[in-house]
Amino acid sequence: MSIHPALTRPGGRSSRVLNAIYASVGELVGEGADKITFPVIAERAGINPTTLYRRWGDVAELLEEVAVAALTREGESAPDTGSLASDLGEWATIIVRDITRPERTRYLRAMVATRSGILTHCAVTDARREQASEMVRRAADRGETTPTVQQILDHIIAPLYYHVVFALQVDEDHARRLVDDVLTMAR
Amino acid sequence: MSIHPALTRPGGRSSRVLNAIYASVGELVGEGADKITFPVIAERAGINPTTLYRRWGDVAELLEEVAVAALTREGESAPDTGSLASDLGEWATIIVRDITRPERTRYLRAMVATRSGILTHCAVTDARREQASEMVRRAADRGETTPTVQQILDHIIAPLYYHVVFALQVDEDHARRLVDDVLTMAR
DNA sequence: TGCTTAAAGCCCAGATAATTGCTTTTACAA
DNA sequence: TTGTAAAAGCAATTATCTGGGCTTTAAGCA
Repeated sequence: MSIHPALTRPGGRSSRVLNAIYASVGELVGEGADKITFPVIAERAGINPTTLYRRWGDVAELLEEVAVAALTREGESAPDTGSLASDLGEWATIIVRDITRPERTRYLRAMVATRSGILTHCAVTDARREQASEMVRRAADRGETTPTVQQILDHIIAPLYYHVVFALQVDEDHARRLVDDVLTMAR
Repeated sequence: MSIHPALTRPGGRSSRVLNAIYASVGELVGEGADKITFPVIAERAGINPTTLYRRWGDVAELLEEVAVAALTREGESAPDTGSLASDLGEWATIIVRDITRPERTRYLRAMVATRSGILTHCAVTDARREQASEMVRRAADRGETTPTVQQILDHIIAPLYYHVVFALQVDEDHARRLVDDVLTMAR
């Protein structure tokens, strides 16, 4: 399966090249390279820089494309432990572990830096909103009193991402405290 | 008054040049220029690029310095209206108005993008923490039940900044809702 | 007033990035 | 098969960045 957008001619070489490009960018971002330019990417991917200049006008565009691919993998479903409290606790922990990984942090920041990244941001945050709704729906079905989805996003997701992006302290204890705070609101 | 860091020889030319540089960067960031390089900055500031290469090794460093100067102006004190509820409401409104201004948003994003920006981030967030403590202290003196400073930061500041940085919807209604949520926690 | 010296300017060369016209490859379909 | 056109490669050119050596300016001080 290919992660990248539809091509008019998706098979063979184009696909191979595109995968090499994505991988190359991924590596560079992962290792925190400070000079991410088309020539550098091209060399590592073993392809010609011209290809990059033609397909994407600007490094930022490519970067964003790769970031969105990396940050919006499918298949992440919300925990289902039987109570909203522990669902949220587990969920928050997973998220903390995910976004504090250095390359994730870099992707997040790179994404923020690109000015055109509105679509990207939506893609990323929508996934979280889905998961939150899922958990809230299940809790409501069980008859639990729940906070709103918006409250969960505002008071768990936002602080976590905020801390990561602004290089502040985040850990699982903090995540748990956020969950407690949100649950307080539901009562 | 100069906003920039101490120089061994603060008067006259150096100062003039530095102000020109800061102004130049400010303009470029403000108008959303996509190519912010030393030569570009230098030309607009009417100075020599060499100066920039010598004083700052990297555009990111200069950008960060300007961002921190722009984002941490002194003299912003917390509202004092007589109750924590309205203090927070007013405070949140002020912050929303501030950070949704296009050039502010760009500064925030630029700051995030620089990898070395940890000091910057602290400077910015510390100011908010100060203000929050101030309001909480006054409320406590009046005998009000208050949320913790950390809760205020996590549940008002973080969501607001998060929304701005990730290009999500923010408005004063939203800010008010966040304040309500935080006050709920105090009870 | 002149001296001293940090800081800015100037010139310039080497390196790297961005562009462009043309050629070659090759996936897809008739 | 074979035709065809999209996509990648190549090579040559241009633009731009980067930074060093040296000169000039001017702030602060004796």
